Amino acid sequence: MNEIVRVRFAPSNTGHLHVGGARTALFNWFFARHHGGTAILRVEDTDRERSTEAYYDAILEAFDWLGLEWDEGPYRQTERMDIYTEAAKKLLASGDAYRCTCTPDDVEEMRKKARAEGKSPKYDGTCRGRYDKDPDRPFCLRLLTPDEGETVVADLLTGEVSFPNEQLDDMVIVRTDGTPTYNFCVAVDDADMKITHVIRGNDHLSNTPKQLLVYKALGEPPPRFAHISMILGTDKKRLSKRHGATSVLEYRRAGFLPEALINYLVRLGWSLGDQEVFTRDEIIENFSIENLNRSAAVFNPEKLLWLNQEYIKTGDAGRLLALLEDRLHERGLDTALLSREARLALVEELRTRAQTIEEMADGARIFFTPEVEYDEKAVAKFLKPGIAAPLIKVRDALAGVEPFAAQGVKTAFEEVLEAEGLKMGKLAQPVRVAVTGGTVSPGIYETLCLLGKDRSLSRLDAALGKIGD
RNA sequence: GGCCCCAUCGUCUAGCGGUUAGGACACAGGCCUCUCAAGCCUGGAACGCGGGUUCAAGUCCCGCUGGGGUCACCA
Repeated sequence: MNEIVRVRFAPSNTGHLHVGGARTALFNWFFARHHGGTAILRVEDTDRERSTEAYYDAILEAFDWLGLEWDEGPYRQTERMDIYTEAAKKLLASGDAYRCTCTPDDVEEMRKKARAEGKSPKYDGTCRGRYDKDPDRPFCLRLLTPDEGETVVADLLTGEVSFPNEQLDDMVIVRTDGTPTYNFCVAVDDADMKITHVIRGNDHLSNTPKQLLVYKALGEPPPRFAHISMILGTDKKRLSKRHGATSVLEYRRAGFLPEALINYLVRLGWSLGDQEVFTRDEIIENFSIENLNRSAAVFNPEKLLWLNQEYIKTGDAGRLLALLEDRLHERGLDTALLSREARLALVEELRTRAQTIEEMADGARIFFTPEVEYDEKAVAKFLKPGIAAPLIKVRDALAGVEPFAAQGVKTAFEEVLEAEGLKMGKLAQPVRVAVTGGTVSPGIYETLCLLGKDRSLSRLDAALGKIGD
């Protein structure tokens, strides 16, 4: 590619950054990085009713978390009104746009009528050529659109798609209140920003001919387009809230790692042979529009979970610990109860047992509580009177272990097992319930060592007390 | 409904005229084992249908069916 690639991602701040939007942003960003081009963020905030500053901030925060840096922007359309006004004036002067004094109600009537006659509902062109007939009446600006012929979109993914102009309206480009409309702003902005490739969702394909007409009227060369497939829910319906978490920030909250989300989203619709796990650099190196799939993809939370654990299993322990500690602190737990060395060791134990950082926090909990909280069902099943004697022996053997490390703990267990003629399975589980309160934890030696001698012994004593009851 | 897009295991996908149709998630069974995981092994599971083109079609063409998108003075 000879030209310098310039792409943009253009969300509207009427909601959180959706995973579908994030995926589109990712494709744009990786495309730019692959070609050494420029990635631009442009927020389309012209909907005064629904846009909010809170969503604007949340979108930036989501990108910040994902680690996507934009080379230009964020631009905001509300700060670029002069540019649209200028472009509109130009089109009015050239005759490509005209004043329309029909009211929305009038237009609604036309559409109804056309529909009744079995024709496609559209504005009937009443005000075409009526320049300034009624200067006092409020007006909007419409784009003069050919009635015949066709407008073809040369799409990098889909190929040439042609739309009969007869299907197209003389669309409003400036509202009666003077504000420019979406399809107009997009084309003006993309032209003004010298965008070379527009990579966006398939739902915009039918907007493209309208925008192409604006380019033509403006006398600007259009960019190239690539309309990517959309993300669907399990029921094959467009992914929405009722399918579960849809915003990027929700995934952060749920304990996902940004690189896992990125990997999953990029792999959804893009592939490189049989490879499933990619580093950011590998994606940058290999990304291409040609390898994008044209069909819609169903969002599969389970595969995302699997990928997240893949990253948890191989991630830097210090980083994972920091993430884990934030969550433990949120739960009001004191992480200083364990040395940093022990906390790091805990991460090693938990990384193969958790699919999210949140799950890791669940597993870590018992190591940071001052007292054991017993699961009564587990107690009833494993802490029966008959186990009291072996448990006391374990307690006493453990009391003599110094240093309190895996090897010594193991030896202590083996002695008790031998003396009592017990199998490991008969002893480990009661001990586990005694010191953790439940039936699930890392290996029993590791669990005891992590807990430390003092808490292990006191918890064993507490459990023995329960058997006594 | 008009216009437009799409179509390989349940899901994500590889395949770019000749393959025992491959991988991944999930699922099932097994191994390992102090619980839960992780790991390892094994298994079931797909070319939507009908016509063409061709010596040969999952791959190319047409139709059907199915799914999705879009038809605003929202973005």
